[in-house]
Amino acid sequence: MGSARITAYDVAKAAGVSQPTVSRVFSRSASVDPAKAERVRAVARELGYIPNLVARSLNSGNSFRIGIVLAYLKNGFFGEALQDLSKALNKQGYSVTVYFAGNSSDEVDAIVDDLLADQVDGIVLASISLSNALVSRVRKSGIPCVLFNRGQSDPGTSMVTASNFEGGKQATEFLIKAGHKRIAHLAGWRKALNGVDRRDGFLAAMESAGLNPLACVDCHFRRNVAMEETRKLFAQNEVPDALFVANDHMAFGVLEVLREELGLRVPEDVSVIGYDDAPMASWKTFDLTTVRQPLRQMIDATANTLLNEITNPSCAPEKIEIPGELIVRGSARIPTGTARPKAQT
Amino acid sequence: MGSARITAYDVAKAAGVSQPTVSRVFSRSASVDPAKAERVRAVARELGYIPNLVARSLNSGNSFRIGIVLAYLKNGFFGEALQDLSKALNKQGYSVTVYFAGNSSDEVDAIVDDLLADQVDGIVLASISLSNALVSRVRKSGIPCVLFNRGQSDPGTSMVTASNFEGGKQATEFLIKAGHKRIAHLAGWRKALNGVDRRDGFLAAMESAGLNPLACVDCHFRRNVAMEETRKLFAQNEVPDALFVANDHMAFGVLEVLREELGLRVPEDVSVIGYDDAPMASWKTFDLTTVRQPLRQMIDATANTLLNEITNPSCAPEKIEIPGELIVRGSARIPTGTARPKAQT
DNA sequence: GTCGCGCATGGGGACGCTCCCAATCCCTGT
DNA sequence: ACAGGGATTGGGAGCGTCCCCATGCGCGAC
Repeated sequence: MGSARITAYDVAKAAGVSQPTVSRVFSRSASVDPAKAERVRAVARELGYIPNLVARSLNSGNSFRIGIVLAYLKNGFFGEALQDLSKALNKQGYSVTVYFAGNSSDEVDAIVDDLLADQVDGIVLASISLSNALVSRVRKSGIPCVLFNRGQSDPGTSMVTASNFEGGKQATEFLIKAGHKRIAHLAGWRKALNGVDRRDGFLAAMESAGLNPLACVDCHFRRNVAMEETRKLFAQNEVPDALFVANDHMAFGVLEVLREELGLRVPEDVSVIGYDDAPMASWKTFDLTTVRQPLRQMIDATANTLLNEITNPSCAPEKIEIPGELIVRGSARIPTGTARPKAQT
Repeated sequence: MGSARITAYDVAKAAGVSQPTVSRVFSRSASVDPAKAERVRAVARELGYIPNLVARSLNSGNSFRIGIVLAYLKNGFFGEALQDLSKALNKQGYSVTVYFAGNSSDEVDAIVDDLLADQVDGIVLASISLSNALVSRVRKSGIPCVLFNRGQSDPGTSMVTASNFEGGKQATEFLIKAGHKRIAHLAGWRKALNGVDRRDGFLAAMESAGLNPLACVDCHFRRNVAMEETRKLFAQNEVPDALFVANDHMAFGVLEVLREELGLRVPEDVSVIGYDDAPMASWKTFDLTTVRQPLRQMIDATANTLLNEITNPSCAPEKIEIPGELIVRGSARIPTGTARPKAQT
């Protein structure tokens, strides 16, 4: 019942005005006599009229929809990011459609086709593991696009990341200041710029302290791989006394191996520092010292950059780095002289 | 550059056919001479033509978009659900747009307006905490809608849930069989049917075993509330020896309080059972015995039900319950005679 | 050989809206 | 009182696609 949608024409008829006038009332594109506008609005409310965004899109060329391409949502970090991004963009009148990309090149092509068919006004590429092929195909499409938390050395595309190099350096310096000498890094993924930057920050800090990394292994940002590498590290002659792990998700697994399997105490036997400040990091179970990714600011920067590119297509791509912050909790030994801040949530 | 999108008309001109013929080739709506169709496809590929879904929507009245309304994505369970649902619907040619609802009634109205404006073909209401006002407003809109994992006693709306009553009963019986007598339930939310059903399953199992619940408190599905209630329970004279917690997210918090704050051993001092089988439940850190929500099947049922309602608007609403399964791990004492299965992941 | 049936095709008209433009109206200044 | 100008309004033409319908063509059957 009532399946017949009310159109602007119906409202116009009922309000005794022309259809374009109704359109003007709802799109504020031009001036309308205030009294008449109010009458139109009243009639529209009564009839339950809501402008049809599809028709508006077709006509105006703007769909007011943003596509966000993800690979996984299990990480938690991306779930939160999606939620915040959606809210930020909704506030500007855009809705967010999700696209999940696998890694096969067929899928990549299909996703770009979907994005084009859906006429999205802008694209956020949000998962680290998205293939580079996707980035270049998206770019070729000419649709404004921002890489979120997913660096790539493509100079033509805007991107927003945390200051990963600085963050890695900061975490490592914290470990060094606490007196650790045998420090290892469980790295992210050598093909993802944010993993690489964190690693480089680690290496730089080690070098300027005159220390040799005990190890520095690629873990693909995968929990299971990080756990396995941890086992290997502690099966060797010289075992680490501190680990810098490239994200929290892996760090949780590392903590599990250290405590449950190897019976080590954290931080007495081994210090652990993660990266992200995922919600779980503050749980007492983990109490993980970590580098916070300032999600809210990254989201805001992403939304602003994207909207800016949409509004102003000729503007140059931006590379934005948002500085992080070391959140000191209980999983890493605290350098003497550093006041441990009160519990940070 | 190249910002001028290719249209069916361009393809038609280049291929020497009429525009409707191009349309027919891409919508397979009617027969086209195979040779000609192939030529059209070749030209289209060369020109980079992709049918404009917006125009198709306007014309056909179907947007081929589904709206999914969520409250939170931090839980993890919903993130996974969103991902699976999106993939399932994409396979049928639908894309998924997300809408985040707060609880204020203004927001609810705004979301329904957005859904209507966007002309979504169907709606999935996916978060437990969505207000009932939203459900009834969506229903009034006449757009096909399925409640996912979020029961409500609205007979007019389809819903897909786990067999929450059975699950609650099963978990409780497991505790009883293990010899527990002082069993408490940290319940979900009294306004959400799946929380209520789990609770009722708990109560039914207790009653038929002739036991009185030590406690049964509403925790709103919130981790912090569950933690606080746990502290209160163990501050009393008679303390529980087993807890059935209405979801895993809360159970993780409960475990934390028991181990870290109260210094209790699990399951030696207290058994804990959760609900959901969230990915983290299998981590050795938690090793949580829990009732699995068969996500994949629930998603499939949701997608099928929704698509069925879209295709066939007059069909009766369906209430689908997917049976769960108790996943036995280490957080609850195991009844003698029950072989503990090998580690389940 | 002619008639007829059926598939393939193009023309024209929506879908609901926005934009451009011309027409109208009222108000002000002289 | 009249001309001029600004604000307001309606008409009409699309936006890119799919659907209805009429036409045309080929082939089989009588």
